[in-house]
Amino acid sequence: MEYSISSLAKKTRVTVRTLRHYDQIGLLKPSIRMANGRRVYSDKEFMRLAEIVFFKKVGISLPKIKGVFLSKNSNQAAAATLTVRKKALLQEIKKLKRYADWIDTVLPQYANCNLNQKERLEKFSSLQTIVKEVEEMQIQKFGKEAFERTKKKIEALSEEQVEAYTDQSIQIMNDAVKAVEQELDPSSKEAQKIVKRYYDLQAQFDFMTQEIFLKYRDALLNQREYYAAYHPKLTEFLYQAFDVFATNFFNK
Amino acid sequence: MEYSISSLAKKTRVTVRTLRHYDQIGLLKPSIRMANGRRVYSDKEFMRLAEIVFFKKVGISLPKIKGVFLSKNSNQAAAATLTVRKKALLQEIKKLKRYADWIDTVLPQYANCNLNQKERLEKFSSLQTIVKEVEEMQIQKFGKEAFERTKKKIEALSEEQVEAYTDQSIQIMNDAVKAVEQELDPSSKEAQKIVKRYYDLQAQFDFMTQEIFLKYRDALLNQREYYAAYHPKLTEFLYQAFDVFATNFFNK
DNA sequence: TCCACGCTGACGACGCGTTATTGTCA
DNA sequence: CTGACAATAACGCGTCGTCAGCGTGG
Repeated sequence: MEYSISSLAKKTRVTVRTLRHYDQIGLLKPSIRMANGRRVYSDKEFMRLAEIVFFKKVGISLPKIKGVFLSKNSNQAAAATLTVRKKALLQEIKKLKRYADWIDTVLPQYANCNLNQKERLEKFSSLQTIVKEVEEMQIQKFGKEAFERTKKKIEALSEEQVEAYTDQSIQIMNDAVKAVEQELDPSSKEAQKIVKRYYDLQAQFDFMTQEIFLKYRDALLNQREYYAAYHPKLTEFLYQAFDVFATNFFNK
Repeated sequence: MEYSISSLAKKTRVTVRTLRHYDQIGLLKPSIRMANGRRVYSDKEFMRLAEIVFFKKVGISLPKIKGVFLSKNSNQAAAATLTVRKKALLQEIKKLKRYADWIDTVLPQYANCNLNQKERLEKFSSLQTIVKEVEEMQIQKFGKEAFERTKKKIEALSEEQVEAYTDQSIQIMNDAVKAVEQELDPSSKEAQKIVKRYYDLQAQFDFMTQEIFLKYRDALLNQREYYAAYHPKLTEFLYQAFDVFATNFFNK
């Protein structure tokens, strides 16, 4: 069987332009070039193209596909490439799921929070002030050097680590919202466990003392409107839960 | 708080290059440009940038992000954009899952099938011959016109429809493999149901008669090596199952 | 003469990474 | 003076879509 460029294109549901591109990059050359320059493809190319289309569809790049076909044992190379790609796909799926969750969590802040630009900025600025204060407290307590070292460590975190951090923050937030909805007591074991998770997360990267933690507690009030977007009583709940935690955890 | 381009970059974990890019495309302008051309950012830009980074991370394009910030009620616009994006994400997740499944299904053909290039090509060519024969039979039975019409219909299928078709083929294949592994009888209800699904799938796009279906049955033998990659008895199983189906379904 | 199909070559889109070169501040 | 950081400017990547302009077979 012989195919013109357009008949092959139709059969495989790619565009003519694509076939010319594949010819250019040496991924799929026509079996014959007529004197007038026209490309003629045979069944062999059809078969190859079908494979190319599949590989591409599952997300393997053209250079890699080319590599597979050029390798000595192309069957084996194909199997290896597909296996690797499948693992990457599963990773990607996880990532996308996380992103979908993140969107869910962030949405109320846009949909239900009635702050305008200026108010947001003010909230943010005063939050920044608190952060500064915390940093100064840390420098006082632990020394400039130690502080700088941890700061550099934070900067050196990989993207995955930052994602993991973000993800945990969001999970904690979701669980806190659930807790309020269930009308749990802020001093209950479950509520305190949630705060503990938050504490652990922060303490990974941050010097933490009772004083500093109380600053974190105070910062909650500053963010009142944002938390209200999830539940009207969330701010109070968190404030009290943080308070109880500060007393129990640091004094034992 | 004021930031140089690099200090802002560090804080938000983007590159300096990126910030300059955002300035260029008007997505995030520094609050001040010094006389010597240096960019100075304030907390306002920091806040905005944090949002940009989040939006970008979940897959919203820079032009769209810009649009959100430019719109009158940007909170509402943000919520809407995020909602749309979340739906798209869920779609994408489904797609990636399908692709992972496809890879699983196709892998044995590369890993366990010992055909070399030439043999593959021969198999393929003879399969093409069978396809041609089927087409001729269809033209004879139903007329050239009807045949051409359905062919055009197939060409006009959308990408999603083609994906759905591929997906169903693969599901059927997987179920057939499972059936053989469970040593089901080819004439059993379960096995016949699988063949029926295959029949229905094909009959959606194809004229089907007993004769034609028997051609499909014969084609199985041609593909023996590929099926063997899944299970040594798969070819026989399918052949007999198709045979039983052809007798029962078309004669009633 | 016209139409369908083919050819080549070049620009655009996206989101930056990556030089190369030069200027400025500590 | 050096070294760190700033600036502008331009090319590259991957995968084609989309012209523009022209040839050729029927």
